Amino acid sequence: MEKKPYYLTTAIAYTSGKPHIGNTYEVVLADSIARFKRQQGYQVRFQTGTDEHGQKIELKAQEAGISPQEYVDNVAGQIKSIWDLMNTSYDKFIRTTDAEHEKQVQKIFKKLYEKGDIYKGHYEGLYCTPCESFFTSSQLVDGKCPDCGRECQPAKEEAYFLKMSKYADRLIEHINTHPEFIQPESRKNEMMNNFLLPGLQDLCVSRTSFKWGIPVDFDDKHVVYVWLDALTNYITGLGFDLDGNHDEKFEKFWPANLHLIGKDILRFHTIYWPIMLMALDLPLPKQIFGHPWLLQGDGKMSKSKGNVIYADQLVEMFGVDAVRYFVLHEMPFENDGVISWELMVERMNSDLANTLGNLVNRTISMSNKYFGGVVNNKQVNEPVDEELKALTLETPNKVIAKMDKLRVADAISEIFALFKRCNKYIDETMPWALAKEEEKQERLETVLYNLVESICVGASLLEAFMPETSKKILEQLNTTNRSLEDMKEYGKYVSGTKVTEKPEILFARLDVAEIMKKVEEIQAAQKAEAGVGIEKKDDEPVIEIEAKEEISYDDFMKMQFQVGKIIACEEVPKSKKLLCSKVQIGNQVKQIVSGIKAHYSPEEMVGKKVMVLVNLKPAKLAGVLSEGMLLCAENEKGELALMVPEKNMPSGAEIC
RNA sequence: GGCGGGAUAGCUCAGUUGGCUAGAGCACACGGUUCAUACCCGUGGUGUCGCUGGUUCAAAUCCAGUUCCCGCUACCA
Repeated sequence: MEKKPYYLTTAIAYTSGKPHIGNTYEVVLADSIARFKRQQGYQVRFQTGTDEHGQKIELKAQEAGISPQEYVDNVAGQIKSIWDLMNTSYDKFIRTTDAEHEKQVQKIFKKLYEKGDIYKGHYEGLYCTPCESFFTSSQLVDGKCPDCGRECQPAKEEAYFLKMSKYADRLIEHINTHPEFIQPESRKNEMMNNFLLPGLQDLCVSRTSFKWGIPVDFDDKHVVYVWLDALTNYITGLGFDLDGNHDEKFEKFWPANLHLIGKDILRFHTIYWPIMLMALDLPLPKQIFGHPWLLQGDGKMSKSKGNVIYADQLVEMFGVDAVRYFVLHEMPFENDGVISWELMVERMNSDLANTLGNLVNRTISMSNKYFGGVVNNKQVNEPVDEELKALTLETPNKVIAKMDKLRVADAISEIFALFKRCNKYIDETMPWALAKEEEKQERLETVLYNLVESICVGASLLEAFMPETSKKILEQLNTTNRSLEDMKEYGKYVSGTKVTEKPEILFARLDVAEIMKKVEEIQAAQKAEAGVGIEKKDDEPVIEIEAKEEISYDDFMKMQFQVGKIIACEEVPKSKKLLCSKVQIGNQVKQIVSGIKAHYSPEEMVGKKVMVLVNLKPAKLAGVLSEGMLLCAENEKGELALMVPEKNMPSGAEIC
């Protein structure tokens, strides 16, 4: 019988730098699902890969003095080796710089253009001079400004757009009739209320401001901009061909059963991607799961704080399966999970070393001690056995039920509940007491058999989550992975099998203090690498911000800064963050809106002399005209401080 | 500002359609046990179930109001 196909993907990782544990989590989660589906008898295709285009990479490569291709080759290699280190069983690692992918993206772009779903427009949108406002074409009323009804002028960068509105109704219908499409379900409302119901804006799908991308083949000023390039990997990786000469993999595996992604890119996967597929007349994926994030206990990871956690460091300290266990087990279904070194040590000692490792160890030791390692089922049963047997039979079904709902953390907990029950069973039956009584030998053999049998089931179920550990346990018990089908009956472990003589310690207990010492070393090394000098005497945190492109002196001279005196200030109604100030600059007064309400009250603003960018193009914020910008410094908490002249300066004084 | 979610033991969280003295895991304490990686098993909570009202025989659970937190979104010049 032909196996049922199951196609799942992770998001493709952006090749701007080495991925930390938060990024690594996703592929481990996907792997556990892929492995479990294989165990369930599906023909699984599991795809992951890298997203390698864009301006950021162009800049990073420039900084490093190498070509973008060299840069992404390097990072993609790092990412792949981490995925391999984590023992992830992907079938395909796609790169958006793969020739076949690029070719198909160009064909798709062209086809959608010819079809009229992609049109040429302008990135900044349409400008209404009297209103001093930009609009996208979808916001216009009869091609005119929605505010004043006058003609709008196209301005700024030329770009191609994908028409969204054309397919919006179909998508709304699809989401409403397929409640499982967006997971977790709470995200469905966000997508509906924020984007679909208010009306979609067209998506910009090309750029002319950088070169590192897939060229639009009929208009070589443009490169294809991120989402059309990135999302299509899910079909190009299957050998999709626009002209219909698909690889058989495409015929077999599309539509995907599951796109596993971070919650931050849900919008692109649940709105833009389905619409692209509709435009291509392809069926939609069955389910999209936006998983939550794995966060560090002491705040956001940053290199300068030295608290970035990388998978390879964790693996070195704890081993691959322990790391897999941490990330899978700590991650709840809807809320963000927290990971800290202390917590990992706790899990390692409590769950892995004590509950699981010690169980296997004590069971094998007793078999060797009492029966030379031979495990026989003498069928001397007692009522006390029933609970263990029942749980052993139930656990596979419980795990399947949890996995069907993608509740991976809960599935693992079910398996560990079985191991805990085994430990309790040892206490109930007291094998060491039985060993002392001559006539209880067969009962003792039965007890040990039951233990081995239940451990076998647990270990086999563990394969999807901790593949190496699963294999190690089964090898020590001198058996192989039990199929889910064979778990329906108790007692499949072959009676008379001899287990290993010397059980290997699966997980060694760790000392928190020792681990923390190592962690401090790692963090210090990281800080040093990030250039946080030892000569820095105070403990002021260092802030990392994204480096911008070098500008010329001319660029700088275009900006006009002056000292302004705030003569009046009030809150902007209907806005959360905005204050509207009247600023006197020399002999003129400008109205400036700033997002600083959280940090300054209108009263304390009045009278301040501040630094103003005067010649910024006016724009409307929350419906209020703003004719410049007050400059502020911002720390990592997002707290703001206005820039004020260090000595008293008259309003209007030029800043240069 | 709009939409949505949350507030339960020291920590992380379960609590289904309102119903038995409000639960689990971890941590902590004590007891038991010794096959095992000083492990395992058992016992232990004066928790105002965010706050205030209401509906009800009965509310952590439903309703209204309120405070705080979080997510998405608009605006963050």
